[in-house]
Amino acid sequence: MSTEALSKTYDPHTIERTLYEIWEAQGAFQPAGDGPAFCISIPPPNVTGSLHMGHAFQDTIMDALIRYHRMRGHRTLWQAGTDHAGIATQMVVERQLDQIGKTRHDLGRDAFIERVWKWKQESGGAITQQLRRMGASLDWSRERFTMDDDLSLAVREVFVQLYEEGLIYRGKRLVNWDPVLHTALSDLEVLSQEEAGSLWHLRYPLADNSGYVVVATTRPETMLGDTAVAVHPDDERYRHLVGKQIQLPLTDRLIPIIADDYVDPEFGTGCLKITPAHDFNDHEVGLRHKMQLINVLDPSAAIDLPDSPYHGLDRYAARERIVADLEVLALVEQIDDHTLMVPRGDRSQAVVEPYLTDQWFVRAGPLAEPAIKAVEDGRIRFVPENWSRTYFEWMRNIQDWCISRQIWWGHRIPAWYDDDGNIFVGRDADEAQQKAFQHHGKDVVLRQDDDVLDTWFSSALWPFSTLGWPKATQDLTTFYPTSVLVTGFDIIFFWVARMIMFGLKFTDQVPFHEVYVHGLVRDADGEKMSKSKGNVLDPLDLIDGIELEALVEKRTTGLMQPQMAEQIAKTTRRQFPDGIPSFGTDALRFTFASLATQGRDIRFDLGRIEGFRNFCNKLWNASRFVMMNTESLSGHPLRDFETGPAERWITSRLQQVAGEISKSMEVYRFDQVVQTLHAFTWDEYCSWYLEIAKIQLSDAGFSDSRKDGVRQTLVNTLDSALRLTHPVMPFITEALWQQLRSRTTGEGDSIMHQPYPQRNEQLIDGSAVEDLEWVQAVVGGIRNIRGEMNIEPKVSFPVTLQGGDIKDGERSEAFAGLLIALAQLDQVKHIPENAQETEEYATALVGNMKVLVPLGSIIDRDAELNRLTREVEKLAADLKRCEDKLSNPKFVDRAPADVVDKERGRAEQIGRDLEELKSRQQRIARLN
RNA sequence: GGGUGCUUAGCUCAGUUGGGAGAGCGUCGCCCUUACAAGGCGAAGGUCGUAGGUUCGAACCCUACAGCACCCA
Repeated sequence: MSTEALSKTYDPHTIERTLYEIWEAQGAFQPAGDGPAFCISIPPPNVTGSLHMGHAFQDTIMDALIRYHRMRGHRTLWQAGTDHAGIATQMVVERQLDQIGKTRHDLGRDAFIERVWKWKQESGGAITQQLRRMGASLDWSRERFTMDDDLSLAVREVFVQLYEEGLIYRGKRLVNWDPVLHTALSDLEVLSQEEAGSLWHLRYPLADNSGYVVVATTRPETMLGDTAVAVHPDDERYRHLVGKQIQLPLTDRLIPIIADDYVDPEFGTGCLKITPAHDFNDHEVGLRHKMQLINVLDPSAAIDLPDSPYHGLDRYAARERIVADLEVLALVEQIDDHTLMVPRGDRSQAVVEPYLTDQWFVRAGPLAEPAIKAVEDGRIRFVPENWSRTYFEWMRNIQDWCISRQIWWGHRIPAWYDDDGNIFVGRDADEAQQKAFQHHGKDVVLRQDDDVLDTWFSSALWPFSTLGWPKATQDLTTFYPTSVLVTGFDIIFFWVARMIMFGLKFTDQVPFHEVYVHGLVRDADGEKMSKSKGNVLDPLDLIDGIELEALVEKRTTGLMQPQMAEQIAKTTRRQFPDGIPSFGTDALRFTFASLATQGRDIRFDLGRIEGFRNFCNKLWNASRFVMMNTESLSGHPLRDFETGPAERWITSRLQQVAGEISKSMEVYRFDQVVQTLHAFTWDEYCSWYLEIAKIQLSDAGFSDSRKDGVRQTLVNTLDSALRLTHPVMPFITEALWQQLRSRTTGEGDSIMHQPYPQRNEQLIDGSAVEDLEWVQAVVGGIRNIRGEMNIEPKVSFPVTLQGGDIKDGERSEAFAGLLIALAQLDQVKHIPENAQETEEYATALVGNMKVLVPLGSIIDRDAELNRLTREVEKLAADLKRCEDKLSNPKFVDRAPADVVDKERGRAEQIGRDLEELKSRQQRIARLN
């Protein structure tokens, strides 16, 4: 391709889409080569979901790792797939049915499930398309879905084995019940948040008519199921009442007053009504005191007491009636405002009820033990390490896991019942039938359990089920255990812990060696992004840009609370007065990488992404410059070429940078990777080497072969920088590399499979590095004077370099041309330390050498005096700190010798500089 | 109530065996210099939450306190 192919300004859209299609069509994402395996399983996104900032962030990290290892020559697999999201998906399809006035019951189970599959086929792939827009190099040819046949087989296998070992059981237990969705939920699917409520103080009359006790409750309607009143055993106020009976109001039951130290005497009145069937803590108390469980609610959380006047009333209507009736009886002593933790289902948002039902559970204790050990002994490592404490905390207090859900979409529980209620668990109906035959000695009619399994049950098998387990596949041998799991801390319990438990149980191996835990993406104000707050950012809007009106529209439609719309619109207009400009995928990814620090909150600020979009533009234009100036190398790249100090310097720096980046990559410090890349590319390659190259290429004194060396160095350094950057910014680096490749000696079609630059010690030339640092220091000193004096860039002046050591003299001569061009001088000369000065100068110091700019007519004496005074003050303060240290005998005696030496050296240098600047200061002061 | 973190420049954040406080963005000054004004050059800006302690030496280790966040009950 010709140079004209690079437009003047970087435009991400013209490059991104086509490149991804080419990569995918080439099969570039499939594992290749015979290097060591590197594998990541994608945390399967919800099939109903669309890409949000958390995904985009996480996928950037995984893709950077994957691309890095692929370029390192590893046999690299990023396993693709989605999960079936039982409740969420069922809700999506039920909502569709609702629009045509139907329910899933109208269709029946089989037709409904068929409809879900149809929906999945048509709309379920949205997020996988969005992942492609992110540049994610997932191996789509191995895409899996948790409801696939082979993954379902794995689920049944696990269920049967656990059941046979007694690690899965069925029992009537108090569970979190969603009264809207009519299903049990696991603890983790229930989110408790503070809400405003009331604390009712109710009088419970003693049965002997000797008075009453006052109980405080947040849920008066559950009183119908009360089976006791509890007080703390040490509570003097009530001790005499323990053992007495209470006439429970509105019922004809007598309940006892008991003592239990669960009661907090400080809370409310210190008297607690106990409702064992409708509260987890009360349930415990009930068990301790062997109480009866009285269920007063039906599955929709309406009162279910056929003989009661409240029968059929919803829980909240019942609450009002009951309180009203108690008031009539003068049994309500007071009602206080009270904030309480209200548990809601994470899908339906309905207030969840503790409810007694038959459910399936995983006995977690025995599984947790080896899972704890695997982290303790380092077979699995958390990064940052601290998260292991969260993991341990949860695992050591682990509760049995309720895995049955009363919905239709999901893996149906492989358990069958006969008419006597016997349970037969098998991998399929035949196996269950056989077991029933063995039990009964004849064929009997069996009915499969109606429930399905928690989606997380199948997700827990993900790292090995996607690779073929329970079959002993080649993939399993090659890629399992996987290398690293990349995930947010919010699902350590949901997912990470369970994968470790199941992985160890069924493969005898850890599912992954490392767990990289990243933070949660928040908005610029640090608020969690949520649809209801209207502060979500769509990664694709950052990539493509979006008009303000469209953004407002997007944020305010489909709100759970429509009254929020106005406020959301207002904030959006304030935060994004011009909408969101298009930044492109690469800038977004670079931004995410820069935010991947060890913290747990990540604030997404538009300023960051804009800065990195500019960086893309910088890289783009630097490449344009290189292309324009290296036409002669096209098709004829040089293997051997002549170099000068500048070439050897930038080459040395590249080695050092490659080393730093690899180091950062290995410890998941993507912020450092990005920082290093940014600084090298912009500050060293663009700001210094490119400028030096310009000078050298237009220098008549440079031989053609030296100029070719400069050109090849421009190309090679850019080539390496692109390769170093590729894991984070795949598109722009590929596009530019394609332009550059005819000028490089590399082979291959795509930057994706180029070797990742490794630090090469042989290419580090220490003296060239020192030379160029010297040039930078001298130019810096002159530019500082120029800037502080407000001298126009066009105005040139002569500079005198004085004194220093032999090297300073040599460098002054060797780099005079560079100094003149870089600092816009008309001449530069070096004079000995003792040479007589004929005029006054503005001064900068480089080591022991003086950089002298004649005051002449261009320099403002007062300004120079001010500048020197500031400098002198700073140095004097530094010197004082140094000398204080050195005059402290304890420091000199006890600090390590090298630290003391270093400090002495510093003191000497600062002292010399200070002397020099002071004398300059005095001389200039005398001029006025 | 139990647990885990956080507090460093105006903003967002780095700071890895305790030894001269950094980056990006923003701000200020000068410049449309043929790679890039999405740019170039230069500069300013910090009692490292507070108070103690350990140490020759603390942003870093210890203790207490204040404020903030999250998780669990």
